[in-house]
Amino acid sequence: MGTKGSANRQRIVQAADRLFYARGYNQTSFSDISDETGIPRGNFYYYFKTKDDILDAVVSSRLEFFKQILAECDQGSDDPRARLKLFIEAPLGQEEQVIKYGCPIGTLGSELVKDQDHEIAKEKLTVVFDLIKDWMIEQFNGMGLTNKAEDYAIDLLAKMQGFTIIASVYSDVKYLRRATRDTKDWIDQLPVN
Amino acid sequence: MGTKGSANRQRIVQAADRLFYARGYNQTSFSDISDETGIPRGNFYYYFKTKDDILDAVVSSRLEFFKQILAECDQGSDDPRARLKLFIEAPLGQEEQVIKYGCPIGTLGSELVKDQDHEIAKEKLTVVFDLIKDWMIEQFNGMGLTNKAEDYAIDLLAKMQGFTIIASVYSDVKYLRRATRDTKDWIDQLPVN
DNA sequence: ATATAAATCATACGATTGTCTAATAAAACC
DNA sequence: GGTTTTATTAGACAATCGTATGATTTATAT
Repeated sequence: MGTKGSANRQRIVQAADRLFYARGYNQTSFSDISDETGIPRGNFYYYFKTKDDILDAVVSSRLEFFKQILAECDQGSDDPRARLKLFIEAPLGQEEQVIKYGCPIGTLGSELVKDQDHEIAKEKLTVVFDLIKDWMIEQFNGMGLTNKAEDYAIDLLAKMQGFTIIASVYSDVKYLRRATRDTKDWIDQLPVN
Repeated sequence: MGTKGSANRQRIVQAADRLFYARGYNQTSFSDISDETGIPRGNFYYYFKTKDDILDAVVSSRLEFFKQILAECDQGSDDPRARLKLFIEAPLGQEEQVIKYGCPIGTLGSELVKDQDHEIAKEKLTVVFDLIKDWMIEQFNGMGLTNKAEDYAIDLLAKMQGFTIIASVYSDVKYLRRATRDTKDWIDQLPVN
């Protein structure tokens, strides 16, 4: 059947990705995906045995998405400090979506921790977090903050999750921008060691 | 019918509160609440016309819960700095639950922003956030940081949301404790003005 | 062109969802 | 004690859920 499959498989994953983000995993039905793609529900089970499998594919898709963002940050500058700041302002590129639906991995994480099933997808989600965290650690290491790099990385992760939630709950774009700026300032004010 | 109603009404709200927290609003059915309380589903509609009404009651219940926590912080000390630190370490009192299910208002917020309906409950949720934020502003004002009190308050709110999410996604109690300590340190290091 | 495999489709299953109604039990009142 | 609210219950409603199957179409290979 070919793991990558036909164009239909991609379209299903793309639509599911968008719908899971906009409505949440549990609030998205096969019919929703069918409506959005025009692909009849019966065809889904040719590519995915279960809804969990679609979730898995979506998480993989988001992993690739963040890999790409990180690659762009790497290409944007050689300075680790500048790279971190590029990543911090990445949400501003999706401003409207972030305000409406929050962080694509943070909100999915909040949803999945509440489910006793989906263990596979849950683990995969932490892979996405780890991808970002490890990349951040690299940058902090590059700044010479070797012994505190991991703590700084997880703190930055938490910072971004925090201001994203607040911005979306309050639908406050101005706050999102201010918090982005403040977080970048925090990077600048870190010691050079 | 009496808005506060009988003991049954309270038991419904309590069970719904716990279930909405542990499984999420959309993943909790009337049957679940019925199973947990022993109250037949048919009785629900005597107290609540719709599931949204139950959600409303639950949000109100959480509002009262946080009012009580804030009251305890007020009683715990006269120093605004100490009060803030008492609130910061409040999640540690629910450590296990926070790790498992995240923040009771943060995760509900993440869930509700994705829903085009539930507008009423969504607004009510920001009331809970505002309750905490305004209380924080009071404390920062008490510290003499009058012109930056609101910014500090919303930043603290975001900080706590952030480390709560990370702690629950990673199921990492140690990080929850470290982040709590760091956040308290941040309070201590603020200028006195 | 034929045989084989891959892909697509319409349709239906049982279970569960939130909602609602009609009948009953309990409580309150005069 | 009889009557009227208030409270409780069981059961059924249409709709939708994720899942599954069998038939049909399209593509591939010989």
